[in-house]
Amino acid sequence: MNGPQPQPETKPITIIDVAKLAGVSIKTVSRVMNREKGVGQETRERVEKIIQDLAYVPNVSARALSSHRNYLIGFPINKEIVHEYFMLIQLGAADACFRQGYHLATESGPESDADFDRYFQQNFARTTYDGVILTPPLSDNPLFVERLQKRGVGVVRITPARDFDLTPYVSTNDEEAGYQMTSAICDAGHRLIALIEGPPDHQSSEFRKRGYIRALRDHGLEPSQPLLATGDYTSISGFEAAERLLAQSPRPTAIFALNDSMALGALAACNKHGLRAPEDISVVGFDDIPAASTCWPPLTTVSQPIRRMGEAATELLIGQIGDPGHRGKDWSIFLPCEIVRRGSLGPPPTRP
Amino acid sequence: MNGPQPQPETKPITIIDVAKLAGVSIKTVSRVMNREKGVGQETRERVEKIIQDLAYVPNVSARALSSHRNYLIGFPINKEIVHEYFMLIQLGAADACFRQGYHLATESGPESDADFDRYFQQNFARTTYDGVILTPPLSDNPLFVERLQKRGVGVVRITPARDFDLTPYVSTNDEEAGYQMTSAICDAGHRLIALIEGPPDHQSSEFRKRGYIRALRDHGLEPSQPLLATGDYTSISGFEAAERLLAQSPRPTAIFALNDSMALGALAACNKHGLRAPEDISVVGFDDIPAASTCWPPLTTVSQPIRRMGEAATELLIGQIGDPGHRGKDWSIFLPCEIVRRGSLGPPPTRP
DNA sequence: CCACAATGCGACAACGTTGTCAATTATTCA
DNA sequence: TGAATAATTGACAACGTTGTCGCATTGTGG
Repeated sequence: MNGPQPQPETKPITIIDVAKLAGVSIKTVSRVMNREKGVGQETRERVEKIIQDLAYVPNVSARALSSHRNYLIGFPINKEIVHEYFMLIQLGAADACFRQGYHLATESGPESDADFDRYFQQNFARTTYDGVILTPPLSDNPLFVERLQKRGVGVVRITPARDFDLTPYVSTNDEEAGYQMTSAICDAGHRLIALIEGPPDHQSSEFRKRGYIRALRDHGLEPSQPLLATGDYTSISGFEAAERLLAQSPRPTAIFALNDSMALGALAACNKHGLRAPEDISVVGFDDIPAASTCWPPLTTVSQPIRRMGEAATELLIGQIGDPGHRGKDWSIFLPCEIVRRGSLGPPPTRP
Repeated sequence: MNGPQPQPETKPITIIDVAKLAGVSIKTVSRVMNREKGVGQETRERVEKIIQDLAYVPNVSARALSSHRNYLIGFPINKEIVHEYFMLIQLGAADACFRQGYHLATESGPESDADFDRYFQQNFARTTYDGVILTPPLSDNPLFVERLQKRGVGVVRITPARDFDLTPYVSTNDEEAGYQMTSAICDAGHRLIALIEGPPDHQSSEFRKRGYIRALRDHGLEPSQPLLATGDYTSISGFEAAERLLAQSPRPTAIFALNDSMALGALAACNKHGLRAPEDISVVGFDDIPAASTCWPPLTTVSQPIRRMGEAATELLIGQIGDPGHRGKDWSIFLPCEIVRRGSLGPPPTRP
């Protein structure tokens, strides 16, 4: 046993083999492969059969070299914020890429704003990528986007917070989701519904809050200051915010944290005060992170179709690459969120 | 405002431009780029300077076509297990790839074992990747590995649990880390130290447990059955296991959960029973997931150098690609873990 | 029946790099 | 000094595909 001796791969089948067998020129095979017109029905079928039989797959590099495309899509990921969210985007994007014969190339994003020039120079000096998928916070860097576009690189953004005209983008309807979740809490019978906001500069938090307020009003409730607390999307901030809320009198019977991490923190705070969810108090979150389903009690939360967003973004991007400058009906795509009902939301306690 | 009209990219700089400016042949530039020998010191420096100045980056496709390499490394990710762990591996790998002029292509792995043949056929029918990085559970699929090797694709594995002779691999020393963490608990003064194991088929859990046992003995303690509970690496299983442990009498004064998710669950269980960490009971975990530092109290845990593992694996892989069949000193690399001390570990309560 | 367009197809260059091999120059050895 | 060898360099083909253009062949309107 002396380590693997990698076998030489069998000689690859090229377009020439197919052409010979079909008795046509390589150009005709190329036309068939690319679904170009200008090939007779009969010839097309004959060639297709041979392609099938030989299991011919065109050489990516040759194709790229010749057609001035690299069939490569870049996906910069942030070094600071490591989160499952990005993996799910990635999974969706990778699948969509694969279906279209592209590859999804992960690379680490810029270290910081200061690092930006170096980063751009190193990674985008040459047009390696046909397109790039940008997630927050990179989505909201118009400088980056414009530079990429200048190089002829396609750009699509996921949940941008500004400059909506800059590129096609994929987003969710945060306000609507905030509205629906709040409505669900109201419908369970609650009337004292506290909110834990995220950082003020996050658009997502802002939109979700708007939905909360609108839902309260629609259910005949008035938003009140004592029921509002602010965190920064971390678990510990949710814990602290909940502490403040629980100190109020009358105490809220439900807490809506605008992301799951804060909801988890809030849950811990409730535990600490001897309050059981959902019997004594209801706690709900937003995002449906993995921990939301494995924590105790499992969290009622809002699930974003993150993978589908990755897919949609990729499809948008590849469409744009094929037809640059075209601004079709699918300039932007909004995907709906969904409420996931688990154990942490129940009716308010009978004797508050 | 009518959407962006992508600018035509400026004409790319090719090897020919560099050659002209340096007054040498393109072949010489190629040699410099690839660090081949047979170029005079003076010439090399001159060419390097020009490459710098023009910010020349070779065309990936042309290079690939000509050299029968694709400069593409595959990274299959599991659709079922979405975890930050894989993102960190990826980040490390992406950086290492970039340094060597490779790209890291993410793709979604096989849906299931049954799906395997279809998956392999679709994604590896043609040699697209020069190499592949495998993470658990794919690391332990010798069939997959062997098939890849047969196609001449390089393979490197991360924390494999078996078949160590099959490919180069990167791993951590789980037993040692388990030993050190347990020692730390002992040194804090605890004598009743419970363990929450992971699933029995996970080697990582097995190794960590061995370290635990060895450390107990070295500190004059004997492992006992009532102090052992088994989970499955999920938060809820940690919660349940802790419930069982806390019901014991005498009650353990410290709980060592073999991953952070279970530790978080255990923490929730302690909260539920009115036990505060670290005053009443200590809880520690393993992995240092993001939630470990943001939960309350922040978790003392073991941090694996995950990013560095990704880097190391990539370097191993690229080395192997350049020199296939060679089994050097760096067949495998072990990277050390590190204990991260946070709030959840303290001395045992004075009156147990 | 002719001019002319449309269709179907092939020959060949181009894409930007590396591999091969030969040519030139510098160095070493007798 | 001359021959042998090593180091450095370049010319050119090759990689497998797509783009461009041109040539037959077929159909079409007058």
